Amino acid sequence: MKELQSEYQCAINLVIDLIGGKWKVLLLWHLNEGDKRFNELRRTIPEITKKMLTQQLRELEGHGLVKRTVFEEVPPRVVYSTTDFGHRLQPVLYGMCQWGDDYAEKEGIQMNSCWTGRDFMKNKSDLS
Amino acid sequence: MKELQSEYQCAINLVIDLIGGKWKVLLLWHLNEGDKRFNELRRTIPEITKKMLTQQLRELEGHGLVKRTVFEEVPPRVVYSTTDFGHRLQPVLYGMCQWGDDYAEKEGIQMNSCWTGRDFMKNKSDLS
DNA sequence: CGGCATCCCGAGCGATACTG
DNA sequence: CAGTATCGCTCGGGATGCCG
Repeated sequence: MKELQSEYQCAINLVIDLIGGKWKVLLLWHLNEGDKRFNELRRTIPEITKKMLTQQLRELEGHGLVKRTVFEEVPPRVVYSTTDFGHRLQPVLYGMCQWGDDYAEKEGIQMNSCWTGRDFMKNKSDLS
Repeated sequence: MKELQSEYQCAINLVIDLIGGKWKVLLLWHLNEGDKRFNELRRTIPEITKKMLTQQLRELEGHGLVKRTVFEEVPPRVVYSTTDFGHRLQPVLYGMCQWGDDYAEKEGIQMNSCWTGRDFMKNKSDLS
C-alpha cells in the first residue's frame, strides 16, 4: 500500500496524496451517497478493474477516510462507508469542484460531474 | 509539456492534474506573495533543480495559472506572477490546507507550512 | 463474492551536462 | 541569467489469471 511521506512541504500536497489516486475522488463520491458493497461499486464504475478497486479502497481505508466492514457470512459480504474524517473532507472537495467546473467551462473541457453544484446540493443537509 | 485529459470523471481530478506536480503548490504559494524571478525562486526553494523549476512553471503557465513576462535585456530577466484565474484558486487551496493540517496533526505528520492559517492571513486582504 | 499475485508499460521526476 | 537536452530509475496503474 502507498505510504504517505513522513514530512510535507505543505498540507495541500498531503491532501493530494490522500485523494490523488485515479479513482479515489469518484469512490468517495459514491460512498458519500451511502454505504456500498464491493461488487456494487464495480457495477457503478464498470471501467475499474478488481485490482484497482481493491487497491484504492484499501488505501482510503489505511489513511482513515473509508471504513471497511466484513460480515462473516457465506457468501462473504463487505461493506464500505466513509469515516467522520472522510465526511469532513466534503466541503473541501466541493470547493475544488466549483473552481474546476469554472475552469473546465472556460477551457472547453468535458466534465462528467460528481460534486457539481446540483448533485452536491442533494446531500448538503449532511454537512454540519 | 503535460497535457490535460480531454474529459474528466470529475472536476476535482482536473484540479489535481493542474496543481498535482511536485512543486506547483509551493510555487503558487511563493508567487502569491508577489512576482518572482527565476533565480529568486531557485534561491527560495534550493532543493528544486533548474529543469523541474522550468517545467513546473511552464505547465502552470500553459494551463493559465501563472503568467511569464520576459524583459528583453542583457542579462535576461524573466518575471513570473499569478493570473486572475490562479488567484481565484487561493480560497480553494486554503480550504485544502486547513483540512490537511487537521489530518496531519491527528496523524502526527510533520508539516512545513505554506497556506497554514497564520501564513495565509497575511494575504487575506487579497481575496475579493 | 471479494479478493490476491504477476507481469508489464509509460509518466514523472532526478542527475548531469550544455547554451544564447 | 534563464534556460535546453539527454539518460535512467521508480512507481502508479492496466491486463490477466488464480483462490477461499
